[in-house]
Amino acid sequence: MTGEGRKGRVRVLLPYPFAGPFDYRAPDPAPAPGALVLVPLNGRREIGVVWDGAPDTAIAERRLKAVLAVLDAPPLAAPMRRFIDWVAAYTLAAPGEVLAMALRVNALQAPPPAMGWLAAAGEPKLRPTPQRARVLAALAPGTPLSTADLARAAGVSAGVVRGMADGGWLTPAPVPGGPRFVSPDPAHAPPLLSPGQAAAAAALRAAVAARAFTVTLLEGVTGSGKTEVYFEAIAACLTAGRQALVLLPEIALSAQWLDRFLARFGTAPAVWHSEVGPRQRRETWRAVADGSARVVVGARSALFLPFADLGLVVVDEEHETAFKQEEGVIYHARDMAVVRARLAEAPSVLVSATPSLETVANVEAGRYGHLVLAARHGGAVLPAVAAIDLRADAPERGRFLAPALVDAVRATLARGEQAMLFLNRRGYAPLTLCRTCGHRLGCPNCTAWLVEHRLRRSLVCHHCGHTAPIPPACPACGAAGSLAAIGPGVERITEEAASAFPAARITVMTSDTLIGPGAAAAAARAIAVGDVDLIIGTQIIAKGWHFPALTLVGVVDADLGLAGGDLRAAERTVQLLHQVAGRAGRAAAPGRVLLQTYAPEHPVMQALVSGDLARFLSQEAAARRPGHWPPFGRLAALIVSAEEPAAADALAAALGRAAPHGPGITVLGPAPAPLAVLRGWHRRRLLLKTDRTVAVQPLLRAWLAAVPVPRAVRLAVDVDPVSFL
DNA sequence: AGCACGCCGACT
DNA sequence: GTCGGCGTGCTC
Repeated sequence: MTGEGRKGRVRVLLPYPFAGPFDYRAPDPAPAPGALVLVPLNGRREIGVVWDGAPDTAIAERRLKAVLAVLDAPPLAAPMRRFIDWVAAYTLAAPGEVLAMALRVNALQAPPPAMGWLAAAGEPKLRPTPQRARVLAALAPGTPLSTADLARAAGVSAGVVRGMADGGWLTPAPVPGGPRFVSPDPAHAPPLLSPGQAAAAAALRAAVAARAFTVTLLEGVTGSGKTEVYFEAIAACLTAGRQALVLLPEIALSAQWLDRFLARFGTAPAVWHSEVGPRQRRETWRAVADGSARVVVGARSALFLPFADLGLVVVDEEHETAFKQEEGVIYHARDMAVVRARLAEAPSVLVSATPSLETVANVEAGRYGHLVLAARHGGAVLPAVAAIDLRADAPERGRFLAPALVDAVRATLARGEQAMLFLNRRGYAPLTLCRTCGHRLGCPNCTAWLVEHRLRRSLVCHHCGHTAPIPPACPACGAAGSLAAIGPGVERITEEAASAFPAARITVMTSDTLIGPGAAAAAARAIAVGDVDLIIGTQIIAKGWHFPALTLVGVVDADLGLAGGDLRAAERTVQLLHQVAGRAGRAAAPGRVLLQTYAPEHPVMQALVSGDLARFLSQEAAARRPGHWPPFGRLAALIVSAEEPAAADALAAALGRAAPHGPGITVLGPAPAPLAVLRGWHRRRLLLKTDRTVAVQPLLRAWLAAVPVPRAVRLAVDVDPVSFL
């Protein structure tokens, strides 16, 4: 054994779905676990991360390739590496797939020097003008300014600067990075808290100061000031010198949220979601990794940012199903946030007005702490909720608003207050039917009806995006003028409202009318300043908005979410409608909520009318406990899909034959998925249900190992599914 | 995930 | 006789 030639090996995790890390020959000062390295892979150069654990002795020395370079980037901290391993093990994804989510940044490229301009030394070829003189005056020697900054400083257009650069008056120079991420100031504007808020804030501050893993449910009715309370936890985290992460379910509400953060801390947090551009992503990633970004607010993917010293994780609206990632690595960001906090030895806070049954069960079992804000902040009272029985008080034929709701809206508008109509259905009508032959217009790629979008003059599939013009005649029987729009969408409600309230200024808020996050903020501003009388929208209007003059909320179809009949349909409907209801009466004037329903006696409607959500949740718990349904048991779904139905059936059947069995284990299926065809892929499902005491991952691993998956078939594993489509 | 190798159809 | 289809296999 020659001592010199036998350098050490390192394990390197690569962002690809391999079973585990690969071994490489280590450079002389061997990089420590967490270091980002450049390695050869199959003739290419790839970025990987030095991983923990013993190298794989089965790989022959001669097959090893050497690490090419250790990158000049902050390393992935140990808790982050443990988190990646944990998520991979839990979701049955390859560790490299999880790492890929953490490296979705072009970290390879050297810290990108933003380019700016300095005054050139040589003789200018261009004629001097007053504008050009101002540009030169705005430049200090040795301090390059970007084109935009220079133009702003000189009070000229960017064109003048570019012209001078082309003419040789300016010379390019890299702009020094500077502290782009200023720390929010915990002492900037401390709030005046009610006694209840102050007590909750003190508890959270103590949890942050303890630097230990805890989970706390922060529960409070809409408008009770939960955000201000967890802001105090963030302030404590900043004071302690650690980083804080806040997960929000959607970027739509970030505008008002960011305003509040800015008012409290004087500085914006780092923001992370899919629409952040590549440069900003790279800078944010580095700033999170080197610790200079102190507070990050983001969508679920922010969980995979490489925090250097994470001291607090907050999940706002923890009950939201938007936290469930349904593609690629399938995970629930709320649950993974708790794991992230545990591995970072940091407290986590789950925030909701309508906590999920999962979280409530954890509180009742004593695993989670519980802080409750009982009252609305600033003296506002909760809205009065009433049901409109559509069987007794039916809308006119071809209409969808009951007379009682129309009267209530009219009276509200007459008082100069704002009203809102909520219908969680985009487009004009969810179904188009031929009155002659009964043919229904369906999507060619999916098991779904096409939704008429009258504004776009088209029929749209909400699952695959397929779009077709509205045909003049029935495609099945050829009858002309026989197609009828069945049922309402928001566009149809808008049409009805425009005729019922001709003087009202109406704004429609859906993902079709609000393109980009700026649009939602602009619409919200117009509503807040009173430029709007009647707001009509889908679930986008349910979230977090604060409209002081809004006093009436009408729910057009309160039964809508109950139709699917899946495990959580009732729970989700209560959460969504409670959230919508919470938009009403947030200031001095009391709010009122009317639910249009065919089933006013349904427990969901009873819960909303009585406001006794705790009782509803305990009924739900009682219904789920005996069958070992979550959270009193575990679920995992296998989704088989293939372009050829026979190929999907074959694998589904093979999985069915190899299904695990034993005490406390049930396998349901295989069965066609409710969305049996999606984007042209035929789908089959199997569902594994176990008692809480059964560990599902080993079961799943053994199951999958026994059944080879042909290349033409895809098999997705969804541990803890929330959607059953 | 990429990318190369490998075995069967319509073109210069 | 070749260019090229994407099925199978490998990457430390």
